[in-house]
Amino acid sequence: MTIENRRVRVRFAPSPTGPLHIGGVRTALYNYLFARQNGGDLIFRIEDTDSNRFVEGAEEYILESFRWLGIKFDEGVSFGGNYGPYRQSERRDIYKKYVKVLLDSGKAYMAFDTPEELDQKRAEIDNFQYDASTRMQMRNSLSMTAEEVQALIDAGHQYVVRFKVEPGEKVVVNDLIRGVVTIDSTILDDKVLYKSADELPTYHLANIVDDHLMEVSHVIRGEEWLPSAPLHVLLYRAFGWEDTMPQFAHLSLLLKPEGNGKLSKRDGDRLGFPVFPLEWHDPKSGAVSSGFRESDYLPEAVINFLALLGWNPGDDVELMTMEDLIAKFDLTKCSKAGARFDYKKMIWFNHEYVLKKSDKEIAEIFMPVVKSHSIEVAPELLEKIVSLMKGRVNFVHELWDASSFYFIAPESYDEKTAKKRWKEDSAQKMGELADLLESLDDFSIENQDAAVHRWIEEKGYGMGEIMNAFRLALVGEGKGPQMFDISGLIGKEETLKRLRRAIEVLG
RNA sequence: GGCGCUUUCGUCUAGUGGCUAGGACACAUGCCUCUCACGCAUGGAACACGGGUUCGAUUCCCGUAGGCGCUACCA
Repeated sequence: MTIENRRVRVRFAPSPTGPLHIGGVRTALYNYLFARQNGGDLIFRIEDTDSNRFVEGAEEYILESFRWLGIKFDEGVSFGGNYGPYRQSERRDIYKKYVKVLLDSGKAYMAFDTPEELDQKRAEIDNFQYDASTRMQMRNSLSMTAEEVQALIDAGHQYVVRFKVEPGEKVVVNDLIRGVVTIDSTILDDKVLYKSADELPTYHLANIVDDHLMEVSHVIRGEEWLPSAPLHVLLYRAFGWEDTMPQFAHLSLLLKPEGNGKLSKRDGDRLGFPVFPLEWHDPKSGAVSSGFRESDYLPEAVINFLALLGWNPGDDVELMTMEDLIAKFDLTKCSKAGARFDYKKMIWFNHEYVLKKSDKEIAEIFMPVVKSHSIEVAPELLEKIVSLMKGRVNFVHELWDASSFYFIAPESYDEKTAKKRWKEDSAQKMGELADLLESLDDFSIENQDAAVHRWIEEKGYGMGEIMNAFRLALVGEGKGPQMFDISGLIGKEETLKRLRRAIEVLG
């Protein structure tokens, strides 16, 4: 079976070491889009081969993040499948077997150097590297006799298994995004593949074995893996799996919005945006990191924004649903250079999705916010308010500040606005307006509008002076939608009450 | 330091051996208007630099500089 016609199978394989970084979310998204577009499978694998870095709750957090974002997996941890187990810590026996294959074929060897000995070597020799040029000076199964090695094992000494990299070889990685990348194997070190102490492999070995066994066809991952891709090619070759080796695609990284370096949690804290999908409570330190969900971002907006950060369909369309993205996604159109995290554009996307969603949907999200201010409101009324106000905000929670005057009468009047809009005769005119409105049996927006316009015309008043004073009385500030959209919704009784209080207070 | 990747408006990006180098965010101005927003319109704003190749390079090649990553018994 050639690589071109085999089933597309991709994976997202995080380490459960903490909250999912936004860059990881994008990597998962691209894998998802690619799998869907090609009718393939997306696998969720947990790479927990470093027991020291394991963090309680991280796995569930990651799963919950993808549920919120709408990224669905076909198999893997918590999803089932025929290639399990999908948690690497549960695959010890499998790795052991393949380590033995490498050992038996002379492609790998056992090394007994302790971490302290290695540190010492590094201190002694500048740029020390464990490779063909140094391995014979070290304590390993290549430099020692079989008897010496056996004696160490029998005495209970721990060891690691290192990959024996042959120097002087050109290793070629064919990357879907970057094209052909060639390196000289001489610069590679004899990577540790397995640790006897915890009977677990390192990333490199586990990754190759699992991708092979799980029949992964494409490895779409971050650029930080590009330097070790040649090592991975060598490993596939050592196992004799080169003919079914996955295609590689290394994604550019997400950078800070300003300054140098890759995006970090600190940037988010400093500039006021989250870098994690969900709020994260660190079990050890108790520190809380904000999440997109809790910060009121709509998942559709996060997905849309992220999809376009490092990829572009080549047309001018920016607002795309997941279905659109699946249809248009193209790995080869991913940009090669890192992308700065443009959080202002992400806010714009959120604004667009607030606009795009129906008033009913937004009202449902807004309702708990209203309730948290001890306000009871009929869903139908809230929907009307949302329809009048949602275009003015970027986030649903901002709707409260923008529209709280619908629920709560002003207690004070903005000084600047009062000075500008409340003239000496305003009290008298507002009195007339109140009387006029009181006389209306039909308090509909249309009827108020007609009656008030007629009155203004008859009296020769200015439209602005009346409406602005009216607004000050009802809202307490110089903002908000059309006046009758306010008075009509709060009703006749409340309108008159606010009008008369303003007359009393402002004089 | 070594190795690798990378470089179009402030930002995300489109694009081509010959174009007024396109779009979006942000910014500015104007319009709309009973206010504030939304919206709409308009505007300023880019091919890192130096060599080649070529009739012609932003585009192809080489170099320089900048940026990013890796360089663990972490992933």
